[in-house]
Amino acid sequence: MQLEEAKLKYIHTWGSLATSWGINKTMAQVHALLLVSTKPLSAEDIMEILQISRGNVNMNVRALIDWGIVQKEFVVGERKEFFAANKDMWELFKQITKERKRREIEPVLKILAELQELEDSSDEAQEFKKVLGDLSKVTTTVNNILDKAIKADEHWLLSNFTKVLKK
Amino acid sequence: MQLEEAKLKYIHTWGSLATSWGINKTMAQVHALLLVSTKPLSAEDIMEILQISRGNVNMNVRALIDWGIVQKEFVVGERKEFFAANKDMWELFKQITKERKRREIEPVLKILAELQELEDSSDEAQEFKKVLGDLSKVTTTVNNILDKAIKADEHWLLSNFTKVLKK
DNA sequence: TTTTATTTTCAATAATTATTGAAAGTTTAG
DNA sequence: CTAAACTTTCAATAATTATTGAAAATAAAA
Repeated sequence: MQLEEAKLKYIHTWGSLATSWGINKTMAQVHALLLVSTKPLSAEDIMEILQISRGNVNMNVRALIDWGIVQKEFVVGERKEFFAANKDMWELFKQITKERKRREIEPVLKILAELQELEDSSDEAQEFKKVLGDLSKVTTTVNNILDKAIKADEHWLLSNFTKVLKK
Repeated sequence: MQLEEAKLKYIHTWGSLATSWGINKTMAQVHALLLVSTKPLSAEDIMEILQISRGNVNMNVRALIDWGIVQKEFVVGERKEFFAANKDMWELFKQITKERKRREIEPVLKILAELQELEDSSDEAQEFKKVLGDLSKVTTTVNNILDKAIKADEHWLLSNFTKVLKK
């Protein structure tokens, strides 16, 4: 397999994984492209390589910047904007985790807590509250683990964490 | 808020969270419904409560069974099938994690490993391999954590794990 | 300022994914 | 066996989501 072919296969793989995790395919592909690119790319470069429209590139690059995983880069002598992805995979993981936690998990925990306040002492209500409580417990636990992971440094995850898990 | 209202709000909330994690909204709603239901429900019950078609109920219930998070229940004196969700949230978490790992994470790790075998010693190829290697490292680590979580029992997660994380 | 390069927006359209519902298939009861 | 009860399938359709492309906005250069 040639390098370019490998890069394309990687971009494609990443795009389809993303799709099954609720992330826009193109967004993931743009990110993957920036990740394997040795130098920053312009909107036009991305359009050409991924064969997508200018508007689409713009929307997805904005979204990636909004997620904090892609940055604008300044290229001397060039007027247009260039983009580059942070190549530190651990930072990437932390950033994505942080954003999803904030956007998706935390709002759900809030609603679960609200629902728990139900004033109803019937057996059925008790059972419902039990389910809600258990759900909150698992969700909170996962949320806490993610929190710790975000605050931890790479070393912690890769050694300490693994060690603990092995005991 | 009344109990029924609370249940519906919960079902709805769960459905929209599911959507942003790449799970079919209806599938999540059917699951949530079975979770808060005190007794097993038939296809018709589900159709009526969620206002969806028979075919849709069938497809989504099958998918839930396939994921291992819903079971058929036998009700005496009834000919039709009834369904119930496992109310153990920890089991649910484990099951979902296990399935997603198997269906999504593991195939990606396999492809990343394949791509690593690229025979090309150019600087660009080296850089690409570095990105792939880092990506594999993070993905494998996450995969390992999930593995441990699946194999662990509830007590381990809720106490021991939390304790470790707090140190 | 005017021109030119570049980015952004967004209505129209395309592509994808979910849902319906009726027909075909299956199982159980009589 | 036949009929009735129930489940499954799947082509047609609806709903949702992504993409285009050209016009408007913005920014830089002349």
